[in-house]
Order: sequence, then structure tokens, then C-alpha cells
Amino acid sequence: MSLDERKMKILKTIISTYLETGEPVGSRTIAKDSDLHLSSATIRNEMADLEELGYIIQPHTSAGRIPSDLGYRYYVNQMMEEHDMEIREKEEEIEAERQMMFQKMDRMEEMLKSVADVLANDTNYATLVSTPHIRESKLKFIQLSMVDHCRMLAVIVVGNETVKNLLMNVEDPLSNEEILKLNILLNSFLQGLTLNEISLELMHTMKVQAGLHATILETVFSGIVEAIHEANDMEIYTSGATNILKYPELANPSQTTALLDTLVEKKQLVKLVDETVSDQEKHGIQVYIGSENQLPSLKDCSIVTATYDLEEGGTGTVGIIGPKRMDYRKVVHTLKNLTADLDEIFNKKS
Amino acid sequence: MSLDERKMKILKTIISTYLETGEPVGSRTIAKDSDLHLSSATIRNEMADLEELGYIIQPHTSAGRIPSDLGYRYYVNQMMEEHDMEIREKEEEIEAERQMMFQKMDRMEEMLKSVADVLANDTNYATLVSTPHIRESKLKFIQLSMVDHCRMLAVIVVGNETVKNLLMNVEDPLSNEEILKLNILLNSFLQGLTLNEISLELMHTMKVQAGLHATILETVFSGIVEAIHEANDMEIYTSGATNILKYPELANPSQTTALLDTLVEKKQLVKLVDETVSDQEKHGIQVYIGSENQLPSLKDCSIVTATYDLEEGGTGTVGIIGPKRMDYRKVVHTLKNLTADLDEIFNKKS
DNA sequence: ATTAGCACTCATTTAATCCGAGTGCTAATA
DNA sequence: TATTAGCACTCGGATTAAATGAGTGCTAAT
Repeated sequence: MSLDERKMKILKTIISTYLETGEPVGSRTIAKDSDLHLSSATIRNEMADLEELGYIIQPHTSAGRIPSDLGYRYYVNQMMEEHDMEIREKEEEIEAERQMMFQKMDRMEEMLKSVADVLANDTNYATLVSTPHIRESKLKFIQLSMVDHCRMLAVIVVGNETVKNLLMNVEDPLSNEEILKLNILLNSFLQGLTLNEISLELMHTMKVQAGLHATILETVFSGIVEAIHEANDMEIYTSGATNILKYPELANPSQTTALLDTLVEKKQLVKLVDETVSDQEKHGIQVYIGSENQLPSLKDCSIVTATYDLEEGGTGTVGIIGPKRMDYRKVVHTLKNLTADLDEIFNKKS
Repeated sequence: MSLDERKMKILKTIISTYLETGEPVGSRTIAKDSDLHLSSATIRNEMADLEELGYIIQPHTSAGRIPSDLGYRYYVNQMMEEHDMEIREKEEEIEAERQMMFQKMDRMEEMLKSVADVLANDTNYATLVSTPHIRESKLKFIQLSMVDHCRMLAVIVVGNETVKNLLMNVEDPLSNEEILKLNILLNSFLQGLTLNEISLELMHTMKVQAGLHATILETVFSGIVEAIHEANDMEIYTSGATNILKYPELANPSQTTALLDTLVEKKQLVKLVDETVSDQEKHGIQVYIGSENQLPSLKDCSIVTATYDLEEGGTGTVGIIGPKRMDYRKVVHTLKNLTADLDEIFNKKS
């Protein structure tokens, strides 16, 4: 026994009805709703088969059927193959509004935060956005300068976007010439290097050349380390966590806490995103359904993720977390558009 | 009829028992637990009086009593007067651990975020930390520099802590001399000014002097505006929002969502904190109980806030949000310690 | 002024019952 | 052979009823 045309059609109807209602779907409903004209009895037989095949599940004896993880998986795969996704209505307005927001913000972090917010608002699911993850960021530029008599500012530019500022107290102010010398020293030695190209030896040589100001270099070095780490590490922003409370099947008290915690505790999500990135695939869209998720607290959720790229090789992730019965079509479509936008913006910008 | 010695004692017992258990307290419990040796009947009479006076409430006819907002208020005021708060055990370790964290971080934002986290962990309540709010930040320092051929970096230092970076593309690179000139121009004209001291006329004069590079100034100006705004605006960090789910009286589905939303949507909290700051009082500790809160979603919560100060006059807020039956003693004590630490750190640092 | 005693209230728990959506199976039908 | 009609059966959820028990208010006795 295998999935013939009719079974497929029934399965699809079951899933999409369930996506709408969140209630188990019975044979009669399908007999009425679907366009194949069959009696409920026939549908029942087919449903029994579909259950045996593992695509659907009966939560209890006298209930309709709901999709199993396998069923969702089938549905999603099927959907992914349909290239021609009809453009959704309102989409354009939202698009425009989004562009507006993007224009105004200059700092990537701020923008990504607001992407998470907008997305959560649009979709009514929880969202997650990670900053780009760059393997080995290089030091681009350093500049020291005196802010006032006793404070010195170090500006460190890493990769292409990250800028780190370091404010430090110095006992006696340095003259312009001294500062200039230090700047030249720093840049000529360090520009273009990654973290592990900066050896102890190199640092020693520099300190010798710096003479009196070796202690300043000390501080600058540790600032550099932090800056590069910051650039390498990804930050994760989430939004709309409470949206999940809108779905009764997730709002049950015992799971709710764990779930919300997962969404708020960024640490767990970092792992999640890490795995996503390594699972790359065409379109850059990934769908994890129920128990396919690594985190046990997400076993009743689905996650759809997409990646966006930076010209220089960094890769960031955008994700949506919702109930297993989420509107996959819409979500996938939205994410595709969004990442396309992000790609464009970041690559225009740099 | 007024609060005599005995009534006070009974009221205190009711409240502290309720703080522990979260269940309405009956007359028998008190007869047994309190050290005044009275029968439950007597207690009942006294309780009836206390209820009439408005300090306690019967949730329904055949239940024990719980504190009313007025009751909590009485309890808290009473407590505030006891100056000699015994030092809590473990406190020292926690303290040490905290110091560790503080040492490592250089950026205030990062630190405040982690303060929120640590606090939420320690207390099992939701926490809130705002960055210092400064009325009129002054521009301290500007510096332009070329990062590479086509990109220019503007570093803008505002107030005493905030540093803003602005990365912009320029068609043709500027020479060192040109940059130097611009820097001198910018600093000599703008240093020490607040936002509304930077007039259109001033900007015009500067543009004339800049000649070819007027467009760059344009961009820098808008960067300055943003930087000062950023410094003026306060940012709010929250943590441990899901802790409130631990308290059954708050976990009821209908309120939960609104409550969590409030904690996550920073915008609402901004107002809250604003009011707090204006309500200043001795010790800088504020307690808002139940309906004393401005936000309706917090009507079943209590908020305890404390403020910390920056040398330059900025004031930030630390707050704890929990059920009305929160452990006020502990919370007030913790906040006092914490803000003392913060004061010290910030004032040593700058 | 305090206490013992008793009738009363009412949220909560437990059990009993009903209801209906949905199934599986069998026998009739096309 | 595939489909359908019909019917007995199952079981979760909602509704109702009864039992429980913590706690009160009031009164009369101490």
C-alpha cells in the first residue's frame, strides 16, 4: 500500500484543514469539503490507511485525525517543490513599510532587532534573528585619540561592520605626535590580521617599539581580542515570544514555561541556530517539525529558518517559531522575501 | 477603632504567612502560629475588625484572609522603618560573584544587561534595569578618519559614556590634511554643545568653511543628532519574565499574556520608569503595590524600584516585578546593596 | 474580654451522567 | 471490485450532583 493520488489529496485536505482550525479533522468534514466526491465511509477507509502509513494520528479513539510529524514533513516537502508561489495580497504595503524602517537605521544591530519585531507582528509567531556569523574576522583599523585631558579613546574596526570603542583613563595626556606614532605602529603591525595571527611575539615587539606607552598597548590588545570575539560571536534577537500563548496546544502550563524560557534564554537558541547553519540546503530555507527539533522544549513547535548572507562571507539566520500547525506557506514565503531584502540591503550598503 | 498592638501583630502574621504560602490565612492557623495565646474565635473577631479597617480581604465567604493593597502598604512602610536589616547569609558569595562579572565588562550596556540577569536569577522575580537618563547630554568629541579607500568613520562621543560610530561611503578619499582640517573644524565649533545649541546658522557657517566637503558634514550632523538622542533616551533591559509564571495567582491565562507583554514590550516600561524617577524619596527605594501601579496589566503585581546615580547627574533605575506577595524584605535589601554597588562602580570608573 | 460551640457558606473535589463527534465493521449496492 | 449506507461502539468533554472541609459569624457561657 502506498500513497496514491487520492490518499495524497485527502492527506493534504486533512493537514490544511487542521492548520486552520487546530481541531482534529473527521471523515465527514473531508467528505463535504474536499472536491473528490466520496462518502465519509470511504474517506474513513483511506484515513485508516493513512494512519497505518504513519502520516496521521488519532489523538484518542473517538476523535478525528491530526497530522503526525511525518505528515507535516510530507506536506512541507510537497510545498517546497511548488516554485510558483502566488504573491500574497497586502505584501507590497508591508514591503514598503519595511523598506522605510531599513532606510532609517544605520546600525545593523538595531535593524535586526526591528526585523524581529516586524516579523513577529506580521506573522503572529515568535521570531528569532541572529547577527551574521563570521568565522575569522580580521582587524581592519585602529585609532587612538584623546577625548579630554585624562581619557583616551580607542576605536577598533573589525570585519566590515563591527566597531568597538574602548574608553580608558591615562595618567598624563599624550601629545598629538605620540598618538600619531602609536596609531601608525598599531595599524602597520596589525591591520588585516585574524585573532590567532596576533602572536605573543608580535605583541612583544610592538611593546618594545612603543617604549613608555607599552601599558596602553596592553589595554588596546585586550580590546582587540574582545572586538574580534564580538564580531565572531553571533547575537540573537527574539520577539513575539508571547505569541505562542495564542495557540492552545502550546499554552498548557507545564510546557509554557520551558518554551518561553527557551525563547528568552538566548544561549539555547545559539546552539539551535548553529545547527541550522550547518544544515544548509537549496533556498536556504529549513523546516524543523516537532521532534525534529534538537531542543526538547520545542517538541510541539515547528521552526522555519532562512539564512541571509554578507558579501564578506558571514551568514545570519532569521527564524520563525510557532505551533506545528503554522501557516507554512505564508511563513516560507515571508522568510524568502525577507532574506532576499536583507541580502540586497547588506550588499548594497557595504 | 484603630490599630492597637494586638491587631498589628495579627496583621503582620497574616501577611508574612501569606507571603510564604500564597494561600488565604485562616484564624486557626494564626491562633496556633503566633506567639500571642488566643483562641481562634478571638482572632476571628480581630480579623473582622482588620477587614473593616481595610487591611485584609476575604476572597470569598468561607476562605481565610489575604492582605489588601492597604495591608501590604502598611507592612512595607513598617519594614522600611526598621533600619537594622540583618545581613542575609549567602549574600557575601553572591556579592563576590557579582563583582567578578562587573570587573570583566567594560561596556555599561552589557553590564546592565547582566545585572538584570543575575538579579532575576537570585530573586526568582522579573527584573528591569534602565540605563541612566540624562537630561541634556553634551557633545564631547568628534573624530573623522578613513578606514579604507572609500569608507570614512566618524566617532562621536556624547556625555561621558556614549560613543557612537558612523560608517559612511565617500566617493574619493580625503587626504590626511583634509581630514585633520575637518576634525579641527568640527571640534572647535561643536564641542560642549547640547542639541539645541547647535543652530541652523552654526551649521551653515561650518558648511561654508568646509567647502567641498559640506556633504560629509551633513551626514555627520545627523549622526550627532542621533548620538545625542541615544544618550538622552534610556534603554531598558528586562530579564526573568517567565518567573512570574511560578506564581499561580499570576499564571491565570487571561492576565498572563498581558503581563508578559508588558514585560517584553519595553515601551510601556519606559513610562513606568519615568514616573518612578519623578517619585524620588529617601533611600531611592520605591514600592508600588497592586493598583498603585499605573499600568493596568500590573494590577496584581508589586514593583520595587531603586535608583542609582552617575557622577554627571544621570539617574538609572533597577526594578523588581513580582507577585504582591513578594518577599519585600529580601527584595528591598538586595536592591539597596545592588544600587550601592552600581554607584560605586560607576563613580570609580568615570 | 475571652472562649467554646454550632449553624452556615462556599470553593474545591469527586463521582455520575449525558452528549456527540467520530470510528470500525458489515452488509447492501453499483 | 469499489463504494456506500447503516449501526453499534468508544471515549473525551461538558454538565450536574453530591460530598468534603476549611473557615466564618454569631451567641451564650465563662
